[in-house]
Amino acid sequence: MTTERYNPGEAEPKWQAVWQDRESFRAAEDSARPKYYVLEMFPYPSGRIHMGHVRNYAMGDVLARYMRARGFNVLHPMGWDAFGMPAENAAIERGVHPRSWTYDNIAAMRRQLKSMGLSLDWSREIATCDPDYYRHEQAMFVDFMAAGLVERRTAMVNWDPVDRTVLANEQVIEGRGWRSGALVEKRELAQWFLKITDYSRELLDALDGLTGWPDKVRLMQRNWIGRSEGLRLSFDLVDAEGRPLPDKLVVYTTRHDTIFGATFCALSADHPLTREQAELLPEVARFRRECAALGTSEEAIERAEKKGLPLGLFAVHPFRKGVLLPVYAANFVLMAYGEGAIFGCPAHDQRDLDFARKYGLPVIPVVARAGSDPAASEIGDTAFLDAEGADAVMINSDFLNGMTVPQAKEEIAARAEAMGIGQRTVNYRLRDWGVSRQRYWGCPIPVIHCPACGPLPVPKHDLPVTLPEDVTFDAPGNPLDRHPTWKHVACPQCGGPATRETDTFDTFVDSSWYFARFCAPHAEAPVDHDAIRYWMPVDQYIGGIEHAILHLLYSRFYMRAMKRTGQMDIVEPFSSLFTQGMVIHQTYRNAAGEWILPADTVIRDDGTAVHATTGEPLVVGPAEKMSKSKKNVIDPEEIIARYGADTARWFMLSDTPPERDIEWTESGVEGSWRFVQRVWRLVGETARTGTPATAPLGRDGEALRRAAHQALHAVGNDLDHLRFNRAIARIYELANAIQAALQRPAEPGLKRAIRESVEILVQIFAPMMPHLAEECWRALGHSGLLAESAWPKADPTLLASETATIAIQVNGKRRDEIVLPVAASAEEIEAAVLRMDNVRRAVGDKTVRRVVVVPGRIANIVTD
RNA sequence: GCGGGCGUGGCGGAACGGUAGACGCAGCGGACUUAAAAUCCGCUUCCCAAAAGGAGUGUGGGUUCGACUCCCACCGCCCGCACCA
Repeated sequence: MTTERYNPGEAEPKWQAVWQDRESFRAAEDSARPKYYVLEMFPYPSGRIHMGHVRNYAMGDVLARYMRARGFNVLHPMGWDAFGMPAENAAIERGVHPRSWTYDNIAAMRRQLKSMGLSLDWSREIATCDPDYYRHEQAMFVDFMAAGLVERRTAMVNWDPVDRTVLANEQVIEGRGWRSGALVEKRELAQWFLKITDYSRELLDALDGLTGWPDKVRLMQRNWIGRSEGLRLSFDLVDAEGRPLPDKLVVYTTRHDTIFGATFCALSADHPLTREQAELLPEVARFRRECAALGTSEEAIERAEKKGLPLGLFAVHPFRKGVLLPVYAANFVLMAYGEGAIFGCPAHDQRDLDFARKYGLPVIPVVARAGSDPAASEIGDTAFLDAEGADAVMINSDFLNGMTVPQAKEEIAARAEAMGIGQRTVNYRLRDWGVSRQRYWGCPIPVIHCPACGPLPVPKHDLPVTLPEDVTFDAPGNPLDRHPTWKHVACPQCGGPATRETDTFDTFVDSSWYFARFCAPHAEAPVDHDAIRYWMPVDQYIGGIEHAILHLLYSRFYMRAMKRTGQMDIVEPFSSLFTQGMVIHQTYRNAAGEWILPADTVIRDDGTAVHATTGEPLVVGPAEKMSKSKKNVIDPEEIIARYGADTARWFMLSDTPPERDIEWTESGVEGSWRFVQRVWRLVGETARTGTPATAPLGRDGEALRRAAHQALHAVGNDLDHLRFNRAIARIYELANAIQAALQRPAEPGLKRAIRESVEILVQIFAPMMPHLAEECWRALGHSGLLAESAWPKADPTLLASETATIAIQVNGKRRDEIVLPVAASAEEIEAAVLRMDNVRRAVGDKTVRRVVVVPGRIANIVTD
């Protein structure tokens, strides 16, 4: 009696074709059924799928299939985040056009995704580089302009002088452009901004309602938005001779309690007053240039010493008569935060202290521990920062002396407001979103610059502004800018000669609304109201933690902007969010330090590694995120070709909780493969043995049925909470129980229970291994498709066991266990327990003081 | 510096305050086989030859009849943000 092995290479394409022919996963609005919108972050078409995609899409697909079986009307779409720099780099390096490179990649990846057997509605596929997509983006941008959500202003950016383009912060490596290697400059450039800061407060407050999001992500967004409560304080200014100046100096502070400790003021190098002084004083102009040359990278900032330059101005202390504070330009003051100016209180701020020590400025402690020796409040090299302590009190501060820090803040704020020199302010760290990129392969920003009329939106009837095809990449910079004809147009207002905006959108704009477009991807309008109303918000969004801030914050903003321009009523796009961990793998290097692919590596029994062909010894490194640079990648296509998609999916969901990093191991995949074959044998054996329609169940049959229904119940519970690894462990348990039952003499009642249990087994692993499940379902004699079947219902009477194993402790130490009916009362349990040998031995001649009984679980005997 | 998280067998990891180590991987022993692969059965936290027993969830304390779980302190690792005034 031999069973043929399960052959995924045959079965998987077969079932994929069946699902496709039957349009099993096509979604349509149906007000009679509850909807469920499950979405995984759409991929960038880099050319091939990687294991991270496999993990991400396997999780989403389990949910989609499970919820479909539960009776939900499921929307599960797929698309392509198709604009971006790699396409241009390919054009530069290989001479291919970004468009054909991108679409070739999409075709290859679509084929790979289809081989995974994902239950996607491919009729909704979108690519952001398709004019049918980005024309709506342009139309919405025009609406945003009309609604006051767009601003054009000059801003400091990272500028690569060789490639002549703006770089994102992530593209600046150790102060140099990642491609050109040129030192990156700070450059002031006119840019388009979306006014996300209009929504700072709302984006922050609404986080409280996002209870389906991980706390970690909510916290990251909260910190990113960075709300702080402080005081805007205005100083009078005098020149070196003490003559009053017309300008005021406005600073922002959250420590106005320390105003009596202020000994200087500092301005950003880009502060208007600094600029003004730079016109007059060459050393100020030089200082500004020095600051601009300094890198913007974190390391550069970390290393940078506090530097300042006196501007020859003095701020009049508002509460200390006759005290003048020297005003510096300083490299550590950021123009982008607050007012771009501070007052410095060296005693209670480390940066201010470093600065004061360097330039010999006085240090006046104004906060100290209550009752401490005044000498102890002297400041050395460390500022005293503990203002939260209840024992912190004000000193050296005139009318504030003796107050707590909060009291002092309140007093100063109130006085400053009364004097007309201060205003309590809420400040946010969040900055407006600069969306201009000097790139070809992006959505053209639909604006025309007219020398007479200024920048104007492209009239809607002229949309889309499409990218010209005939571009060259043989020179640095933006091909759109040097295209001979594309940018020359007539001004839509005066008809005179004008030029197009040659910048394109940041690709995060494209991904900020694609989930809304999926609801009606072929609609004439950007989004279809009825479809949005039915499908949105996304019920479960799944993707990497690396998007915790940018993409997820932009999308939240974008929905609000779309609401303001009448596109929709929904403001929160994702009601639940799940961030999955990375796929990691060991790394291998040879003696020369070159990285070696896992495919070229052989691991020997003792754990050491050698090169598969040369046999040279390799150094095994720790498991790290799979990356091309370290060559520790496994190609999903090869795995699917060898084991099938189900095995790959099963392995990706097993063992490791989905939010953690999962290590890809050959032996782990082999384990999943063995399980696939084991299930196939179980099903084959079950199908071959006849099953009596009715037969009395024996004790074993009862127990097996109970195990099956309990597994069914538990797996549903686990899938509801995305605990895929636990669901899989329970499926293994059930398979083990069935296999044990098959070993027993085949009594008719047991056969009946096995049959029922195997069917449940197949149904509960179907979301994870859909092809194998269909094949098993057919083998068991069913004609319908599991992909279109309802989730089985657990028999509630089987969920509770009849007997329970009760652990027995004496003074908290486990001594024995006893099996009793679940219904046994505490008194019965106590009586039974006290009679047991192990208990009597452990108790000895001590007196039993108390017996704690938790029926069905445990009994604890407490002696003296 | 600020904020957050995590420490459980050889490994990945289970465990409503109630039998710590489910399930998987690796390992060991056995069966089947001429043999290998595949498969099946059993064992597998540590100490003690076994049993009985003891120890055990980073360390030290606490709460509790009972703590991986709750509280306090410490140690270690990881992540996010970062001259944000």
